[in-house]
Amino acid sequence: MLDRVEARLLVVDDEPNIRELLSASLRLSGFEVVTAVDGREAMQFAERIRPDLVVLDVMLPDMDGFAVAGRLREMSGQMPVLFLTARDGTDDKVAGLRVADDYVTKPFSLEEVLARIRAVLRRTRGDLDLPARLQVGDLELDEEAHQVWRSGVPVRLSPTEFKLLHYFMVNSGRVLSKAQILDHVWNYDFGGDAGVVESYVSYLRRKVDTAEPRLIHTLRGVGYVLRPPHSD
Amino acid sequence: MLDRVEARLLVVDDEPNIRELLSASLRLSGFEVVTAVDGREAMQFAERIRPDLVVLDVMLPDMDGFAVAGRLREMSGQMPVLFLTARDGTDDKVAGLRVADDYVTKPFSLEEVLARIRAVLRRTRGDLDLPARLQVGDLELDEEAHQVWRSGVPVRLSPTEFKLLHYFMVNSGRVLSKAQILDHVWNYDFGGDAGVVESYVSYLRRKVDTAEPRLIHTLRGVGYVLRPPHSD
DNA sequence: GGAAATGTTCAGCTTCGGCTGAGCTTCGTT
DNA sequence: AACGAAGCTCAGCCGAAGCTGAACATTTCC
Repeated sequence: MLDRVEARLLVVDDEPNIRELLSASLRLSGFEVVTAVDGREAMQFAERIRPDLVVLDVMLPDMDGFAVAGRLREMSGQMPVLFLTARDGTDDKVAGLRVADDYVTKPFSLEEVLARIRAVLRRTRGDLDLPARLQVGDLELDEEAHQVWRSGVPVRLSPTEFKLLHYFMVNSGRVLSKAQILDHVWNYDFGGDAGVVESYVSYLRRKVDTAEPRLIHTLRGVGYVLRPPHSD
Repeated sequence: MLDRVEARLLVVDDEPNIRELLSASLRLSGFEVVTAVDGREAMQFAERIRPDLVVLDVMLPDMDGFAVAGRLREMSGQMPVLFLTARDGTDDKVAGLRVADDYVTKPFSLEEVLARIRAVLRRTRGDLDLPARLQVGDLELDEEAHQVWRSGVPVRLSPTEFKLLHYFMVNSGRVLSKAQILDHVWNYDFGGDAGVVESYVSYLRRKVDTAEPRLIHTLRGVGYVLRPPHSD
């Protein structure tokens, strides 16, 4: 996951915090990232670096995100775009963009953004390096179908449970601290403490990790790991 | 580990004790270190020396560590940052920055800081001089998985045992005094005496060094060494 | 608008790791 | 061989970390 450049991304947002948050964590996930603060810069950089995908805030100081998307597409046939929008659905333009590509509402969780980016790249590049189906031990997770099996038996998970398990599976074999989990799986504006992670790990265990050998391990004082059965 | 400049670091903290502690021990570990006391100086020096990584206290007298990080990145595309933060998670700014790169909470142990610095450099430079998996004799330690094997058999270690073994392995073949071990493996505010080191060496031996040939040796009146089997 | 599902907090309980101190062993010196 | 210093190990205490059930809040979906 980390050692390879998965794709080149252009991140466009005028809020520095969001820009930093996205660019840093996308880099950590192996993407090459360039950032722009407004539409003008976005066009400039896009021309220069020819990104595989653009992450684009709908509200920009100088021009409308849709206008930017339009001009990006004029420039290069079909440039995939992932829009970032405010949560309140009052904006009627949002209806239109539902169709266009894909979008994520603010405040988002990093897991959400990463999942969408991978989905878009999978579609537009037929990229099989980014498999839609994850497997660890006898646990299987299908991103597109949004479904999980343990030993072939389907398991019903709530959205948060699903995101948490997904995060575990993408990082299987790697220790994840509660803070790290909180930062990736929960929305970036979540104010609560890490206790909620404990709760959800508990739920997850109950639903997918009741049988031996156990896959989710607690490392006291460190965090959690999802470990495939043979390697422990 | 010692004979080569691993990387150039900029350490930014207004507390002289922390600054000295870090810069001295980072130099001993082979890094080239420049220090700054506030954000203004940090920007100045960063421009001049182009560090490979910045160790940055979140609370600075003149500006927010976050702001400094932002301006550092503006200056040089992607400048990796390791944040130092206070333990209490009540600071709401922390929520955002946790994600950004990596962070260590005060009071830290030097082992912790060094491990994080190496991890960040490994990621950002694809640096394979700094392997994630250590090996001495038939002892293996995986930092990411936070796991240890002896002769291929997994061993469960507590966090402190793990840090101690890690310190031994990074310094294998080198004699380490109890004071040195205390300074590196325990938090800098630890008040206790060196007896605790004896205890933990004892625990470690029981868990990973029961079989011949023994790897952990006592040098009476001097300290301990982890020595690979052939070279003694 | 109401029911069901999901998300979050909290408190009681359990488990585990960190540390200490005491008693014992080993080592080196005379 | 005898002594003291250094090191080893163990039992036990304490507090921190983690688990889970239940209460409460919020959202979603009919």
